[in-house]
Amino acid sequence: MRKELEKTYSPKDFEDRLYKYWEEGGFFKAERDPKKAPYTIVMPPPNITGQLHMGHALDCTLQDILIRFKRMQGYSALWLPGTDHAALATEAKIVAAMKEEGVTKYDLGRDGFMERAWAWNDKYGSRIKEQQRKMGTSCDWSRSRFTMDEGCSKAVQKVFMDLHGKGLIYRGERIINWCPNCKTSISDIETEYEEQDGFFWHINYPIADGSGFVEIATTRPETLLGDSAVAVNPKDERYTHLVGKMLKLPLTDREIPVVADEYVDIEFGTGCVKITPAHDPNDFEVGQRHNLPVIHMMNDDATIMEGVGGKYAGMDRYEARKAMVADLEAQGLLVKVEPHKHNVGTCQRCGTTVEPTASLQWFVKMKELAKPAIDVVKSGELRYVPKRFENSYLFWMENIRDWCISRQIWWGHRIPAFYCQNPDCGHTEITLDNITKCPKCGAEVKQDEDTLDTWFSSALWPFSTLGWPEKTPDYEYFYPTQTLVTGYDIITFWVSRMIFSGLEHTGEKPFKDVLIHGLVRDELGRKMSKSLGNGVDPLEIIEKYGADALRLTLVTGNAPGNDMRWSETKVTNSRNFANKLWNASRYILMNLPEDFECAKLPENMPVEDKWVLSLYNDLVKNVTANLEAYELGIAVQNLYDFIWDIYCDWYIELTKPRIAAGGDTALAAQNVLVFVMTGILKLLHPFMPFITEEIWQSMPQTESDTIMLAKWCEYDEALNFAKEKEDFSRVIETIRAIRVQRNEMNVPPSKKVTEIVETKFADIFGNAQPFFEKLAGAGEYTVVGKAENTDGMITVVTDSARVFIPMGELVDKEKELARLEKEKKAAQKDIDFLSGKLNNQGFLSKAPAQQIENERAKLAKAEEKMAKILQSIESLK
RNA sequence: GGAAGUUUAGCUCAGCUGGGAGAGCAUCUGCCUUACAAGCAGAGGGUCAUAGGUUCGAGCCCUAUAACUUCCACCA
Repeated sequence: MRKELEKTYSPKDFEDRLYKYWEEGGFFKAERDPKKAPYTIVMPPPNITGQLHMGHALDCTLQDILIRFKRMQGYSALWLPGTDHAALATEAKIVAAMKEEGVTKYDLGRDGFMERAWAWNDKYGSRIKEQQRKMGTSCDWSRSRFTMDEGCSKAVQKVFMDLHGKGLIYRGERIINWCPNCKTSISDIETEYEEQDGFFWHINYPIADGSGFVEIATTRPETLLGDSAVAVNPKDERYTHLVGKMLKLPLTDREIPVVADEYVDIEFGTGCVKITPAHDPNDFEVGQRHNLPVIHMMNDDATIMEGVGGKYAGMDRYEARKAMVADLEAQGLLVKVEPHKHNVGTCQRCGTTVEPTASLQWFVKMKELAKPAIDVVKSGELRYVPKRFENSYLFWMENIRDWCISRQIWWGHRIPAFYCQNPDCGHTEITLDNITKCPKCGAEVKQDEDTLDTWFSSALWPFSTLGWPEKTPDYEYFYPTQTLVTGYDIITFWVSRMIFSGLEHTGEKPFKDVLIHGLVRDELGRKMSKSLGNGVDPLEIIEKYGADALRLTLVTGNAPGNDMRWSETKVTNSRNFANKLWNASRYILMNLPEDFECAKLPENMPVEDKWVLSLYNDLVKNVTANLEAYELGIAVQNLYDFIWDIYCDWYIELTKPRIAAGGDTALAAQNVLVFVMTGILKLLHPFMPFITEEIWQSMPQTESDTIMLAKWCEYDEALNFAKEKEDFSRVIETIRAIRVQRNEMNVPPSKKVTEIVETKFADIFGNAQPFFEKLAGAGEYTVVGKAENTDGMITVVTDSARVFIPMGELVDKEKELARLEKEKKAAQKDIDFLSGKLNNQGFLSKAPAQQIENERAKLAKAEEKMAKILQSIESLK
């Protein structure tokens, strides 16, 4: 029994119900079917801190379109969902929440804190999944994963052990970016630089032998406490005599040497640079080259250290700066202060100015890992869509630095390193066992307090989620995956790391294509952000317009990789389109006979049926090709245009007189209507899953209970009626031309007029009588080979026909003549253009034959039209 | 400093391998025509940023310029 459609389109009434139907029906579940080819997408796991925002909504929509499309095409389509523990972001949130209660994580201790964090995960990890359901995501929830679940953790440990075994993981002292607020290291890509107004302090360092001063310039005078040298360029003749001499470091009782190093820019500042190896990456390298001591002078909260700090110890870095500058001035060592703009690194999470600090951290050696990851993209085996994103990927990969993977936080995968507490032994054991005694000396060991960078686990996502390192059936069948869909903002963070990790650990690229999308910006083009409060909540939009309208909005008019601007009127358009489809379906259903079973194309179809079937057939080809090419915006445009402009505005209107007439012609129309509609629903289903399902279930079809599992449409040569397509477009063109004239002459649609059609296409126009009556306001309608006695009539000219309409008192001969003269001019312009082209030897000899053919056909039409215009002008004179 | 992107109708944007400039919204005109006023039928509106070049032919390819955006690197 078919379901009735409600009179008005109200997505709220069925979207949740249908999602439940799909989920309970198990239609999202991917089976390992050896007879089918797998198609796998792993979902970029959202943070457990998060709730669904427009970025997720876009991400979800694109992936769901692809997966539904492939599923219908007959692939065993797996879309694997999950969540990310998002180490830093989550821990920061939990710590903030605890602060409200007046509790710090140190109060709770490591175990207590972890308990809270897991509770947090239970609470928020599931919330986002509920929101994704609202979007209609057809992912396989039974395979849902979490970056810190048992399997993913095993994969992380295995990778750590393997990389360590290969010598690719090491512990070393490096300058890292330290956030004094989060009290952890942050990676380079988590550091954001902003231009700040600062100062350049010129300070005199006295030469130890009393022979004068060396003037250095610095933006950070407080780091003076950690200076271990002053460097000059070896080619800088101003200072050659100083190299090797000792300087008195102001405000301290230390002496430091002058060293020569290429790093110093002769032109910049004074040409003398103070070297602070513990607090500047470049200085650190200079220090290594010259064996300078690394003098730490700051605590992890950016206060000055006891011991080196002297009277400044305990002061905050900025406080100390002030005090020290004042003291230098008092001692007459401050030469001058210049305003200076410079870039300052800030923590992406909290905005605090980061402190570059030398610190013992764990690193992954990247050079070796990067190489195959570069090759696989360069060779085209792994493809970015659009291609331009390969540039930034390759640039990053080719200039890669070692990856600092340790983080001084608790929420995450703890580093499996155990340090022997016996200072004479000092052994470090890397092991997955929970050891308490040093295997070398038997003394106590302590595990590293740090955890791994969150991207360390998400880098393994495409295979850890499928069971790797076990060779599980899922892993064997679904890996490597096909398409990864994500925003360009995390190419370096995530995509690149998945690529080298996949290649290194599984020996295969983790996916074939990377589909990159842009950002959803607000109406003014700004990023949507919490701080600006300009974010639009997808759930509110769904509540108001339905998930289908939101989904359609997010793919309409957008090319891959481009940002899009949000506006609610776009959603309104999408909803209107859904409404259009809804009503078109209602029209079909309400006109179907009780006993109508299933669409079967009749033997003998009139020209308009063949016309619409041909266009539908083209649509199938185009939509499929565009989906294959990830041109989702174009695919949806194809659908929109066909459904609205062809199917609704023309074909449905054309069926009205036929259905009213009843009999065979009505039945044929009904069959074609249903046939094309079921096809449209399938083609549109990936984009708008809910409405298409709701309509599908009320359509007379026997293919499948759910449209989700219906078979994707295929181009069918038998539906390609080139002649009818061409023929019927003549009718449409003529009807349009009549409408223009009626409109210009202010003839109301209700007024029926006589139309005499003079044409050589007697059969086409002869059969089109009901259409002219319905769509062009024809009262009496005759088709003739040669019209006579046309005085007092206006003439509508197309290249297929002349239509004479007696307009009585409305017709002004002069005006009519003027109008035709204007048309003649336009037609002449066409002819000139086309014949100019066809008289051009260069064009004739070099253009492809098909092109020349096209131009000839166009010219022929233009000339036909011209002949008709001339004829009309002649008869008016 | 390096790189990428953008520049097309009043607004937001499409325009796939070069072959007479498109959509939606907005504006204007006329319509409640039994699927739909969340609609129907029409109209107006563009030197495709600028200047060169390649080509029979350029919005599309090449070079330069300008403006805006983003990413990367960060000079004390």
